[in-house]
Amino acid sequence: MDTFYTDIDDLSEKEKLILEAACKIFSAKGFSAATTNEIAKEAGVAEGTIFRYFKTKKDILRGLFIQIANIIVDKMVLPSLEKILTDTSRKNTREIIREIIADRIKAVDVYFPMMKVVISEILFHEDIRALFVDKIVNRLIPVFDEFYLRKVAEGELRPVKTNSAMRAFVGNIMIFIIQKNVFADKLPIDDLDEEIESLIDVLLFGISNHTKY
Amino acid sequence: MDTFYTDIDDLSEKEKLILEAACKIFSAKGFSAATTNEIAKEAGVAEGTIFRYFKTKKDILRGLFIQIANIIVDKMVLPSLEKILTDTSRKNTREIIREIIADRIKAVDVYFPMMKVVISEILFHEDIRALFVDKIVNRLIPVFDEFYLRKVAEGELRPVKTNSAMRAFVGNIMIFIIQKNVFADKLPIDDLDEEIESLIDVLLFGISNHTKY
DNA sequence: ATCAAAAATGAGTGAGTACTCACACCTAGT
DNA sequence: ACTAGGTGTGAGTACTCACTCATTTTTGAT
Repeated sequence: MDTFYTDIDDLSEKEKLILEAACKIFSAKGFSAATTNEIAKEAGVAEGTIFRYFKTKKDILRGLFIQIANIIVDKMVLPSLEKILTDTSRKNTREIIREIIADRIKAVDVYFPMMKVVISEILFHEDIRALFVDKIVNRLIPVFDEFYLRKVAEGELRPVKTNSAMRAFVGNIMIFIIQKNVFADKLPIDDLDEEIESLIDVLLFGISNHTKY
Repeated sequence: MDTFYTDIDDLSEKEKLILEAACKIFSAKGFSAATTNEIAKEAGVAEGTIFRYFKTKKDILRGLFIQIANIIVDKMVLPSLEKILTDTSRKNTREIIREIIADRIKAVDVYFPMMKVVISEILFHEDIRALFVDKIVNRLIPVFDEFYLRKVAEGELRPVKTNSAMRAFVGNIMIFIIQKNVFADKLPIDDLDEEIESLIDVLLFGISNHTKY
C-alpha cells in the first residue's frame, strides 16, 4: 500500500486520514512550522473536524507518535531480532545479521519521513522524549539483551558490555540511514550492498589491525 | 568563559549578543517555535535592532550556523585529529584515540544546545543541509582520510573502506553523545570513563568473537 | 558645544495562528 | 415522515508572529 499504517484498525477512517496528512506535513516542515489548516487541506477535511478528534495540535503529534512507536517496535525491530534468535537453518551469524540489517535499512525509506519528526521533537519536548523511552527504547532493550547474551553464550559474539554493543549496532545503522535518507544527493551511497557489507564487517571486527595484537 | 564564541571577532558586539541569545532560545524551543521577540529580550536589545543586523529570522539561523560550523571544525575536530597525527610520544594508538574521544565527548556538553538546533534544522531545510555538507562534512572528510590512511600505513588500523571507518567513528560517538545529552535522566551513563573505554574497544575490535574465526 | 550621520528603538501592521461554535447534515429507529 | 443524536463544517475569534518605519538617542569629528 501507499501508506504505512492503513492496517491499524483501532482508529476511525477519519482519524487515520488526519494522522496520515499530519505525518506528511510534519515531516515536510517540522511540527511547529506545520499548520492545522494545511493538515486539514491535505486530509480533505474541515479544520474543525481535526479538533473533534484531537483536542490540540500537539495531541495530533502524540497520536502520530503512538502509531509510529508501534510500527517501529512491532514491525521493524522485534520481528528481525526474533528471526535471528529462531533461525537455526544457518550456522553463520554474520549472514543472518547482514540480511536483517540490509532489510531494515531498505525498509526504513518508507518510515523515514515520520522518523524525522520523532527525532526533531525528541530534542525539544520532554513529554515526547518520555514517550520515546517508554514506548520504544525500554521495549527494545530486553529483547536486544536476550539476543546478545544468547549469541555470546553460543560463542558467536564477544562479551562486551551489552549497552556498548547495542550502541554500536544502533549507531552504525543510524548514521548509515541518515546518510542514505538525508544526504542522499550530496553524499550518495554508491553500492548499497557493498556498503552494508562493510558496515557489518566493521561492526563485527572493528577497525583495528588485529594481526598486530 | 560562559559563552562559546566570544572570541570570534569578525562580528560586532551587537551581532554577537543577538546570536548568543538566538542560540539560547533556538536550542530551548527549536527554530520555528522561537520568536524574534524572545530573542530580542534575551539579547537585551529592541526587536527592531535584530532586523538591522539580520534581514530575516532565517538569516539569524544561518548566521548562527556559520559560527557553529567554524567552532565544530576548527576547535573540536581538526585539532584532535591533528593531535593524533602528530603525536609521536606514545606508541599506543588506542590510548591516543581514547583520550581524544573522551575529551570530545566531555567538551560537547558546551556545544550540544546549538548542535540540537543544527540537527533538527538539517532535517527540514535544504539550504541548511547544503551549508552543513559544505562547511563541516566536506572539510572533515579529507582530514579523516589522511588520518585513517596514515594509521593503516603504520599498520595500526585495518584497511576497510574509509567511509565505513568514518561512519563507525561518527556513529558510535554520536549515539553516545545523544544518550549522554538527550536521555541523561532516563538512560543515564553511570561510569563515563568505563563506557568510553568500552566504546573504543568495540570500535577497534568489533563485537564478534574473534577466537572463533 | 554643535551637528550630521549612524544606530537603536518599540509601537504599529497585516498576515497568519490554533482553536471554537452555531449551524447544517446525515443516519437510525419508530 | 419525524426526530434525536452524532458527525462534519468553515466563518469567526482572540491572539501572536515576523517585520517596518517614524522617531529618538548616541556617536564622533570639528
